[in-house]
Amino acid sequence: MSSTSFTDLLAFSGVDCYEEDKDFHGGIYPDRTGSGLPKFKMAQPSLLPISQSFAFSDLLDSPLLLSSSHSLISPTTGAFPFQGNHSDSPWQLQSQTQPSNASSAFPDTYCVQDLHKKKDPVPREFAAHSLGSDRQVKVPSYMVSRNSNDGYGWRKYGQKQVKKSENPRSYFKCTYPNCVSKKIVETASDGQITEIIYKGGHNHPKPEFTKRPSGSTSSSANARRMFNPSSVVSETHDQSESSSISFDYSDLEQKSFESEYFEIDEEEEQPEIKRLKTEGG
DNA sequence: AAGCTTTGACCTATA
DNA sequence: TTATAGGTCAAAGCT
Repeated sequence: MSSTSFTDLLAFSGVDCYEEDKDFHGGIYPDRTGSGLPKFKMAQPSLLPISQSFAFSDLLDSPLLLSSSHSLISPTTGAFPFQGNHSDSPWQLQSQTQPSNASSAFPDTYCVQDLHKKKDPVPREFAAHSLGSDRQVKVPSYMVSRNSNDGYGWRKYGQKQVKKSENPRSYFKCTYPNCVSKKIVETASDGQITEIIYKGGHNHPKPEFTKRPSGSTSSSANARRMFNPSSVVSETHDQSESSSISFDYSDLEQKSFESEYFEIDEEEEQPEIKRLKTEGG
């Protein structure tokens, strides 16, 4: 099975679209920088090409998904407003904080759970932890690349067995110079990724083919290829993996995603999709 | 040789 | 103030 997955996009998109030092222009983002209460950045999603006919799969592929989902999600219903048939979707968005004031107009935590799964993919401890702690978007792990390869270079700098989870956490830093982006990957004993938490945004474009990982097709382009909804279908039947991806928006960065998102190599896209469907099946 | 993972120790935040 | 847990550092070893 390919190491690339739809989730490459998520990982990629969630943190790749914002620039650390820029004020947001796309929504209200909580930013925890020392104070007990989340600090929010005010912004306007002017650059986000949200379509009314936004398909969920599009969303998944889009850098908008996570970075701008704050703007798209109803803080009261937790629904994807762009997805009218979300009730038929295997997805459910959960807002885990209630907007009590202007500074919390958006929930601290977003949770997208895979309703196809009978068991709760997200440990309750984690959900509790997430609440008011990190702004996270959790998506089923079948959206997570098997090797967590989201197109960026990551270097593991630590591993820890945490109490709140029976699975060890691995800590990764982006290898790009001066990039402070980090991610925490929780892996089950059988090697399945049960949770990914992204912290901080990349202050650089995703590396483009300069180092194609051997034995893996993962790359930003590959990630973008996953865009095809058909890939979602094939992927959504994979329940061998579990759980979630979480994004910490405290440090997201706004990037010109057009340069990333609109340069899909169509020549490669189709074969890749075929391959993914084959491998996925 | 460079870059990566591993792993115990250390640091910091929180209750 | 102290104990605990989570996160990070950095040396050693590996590829």
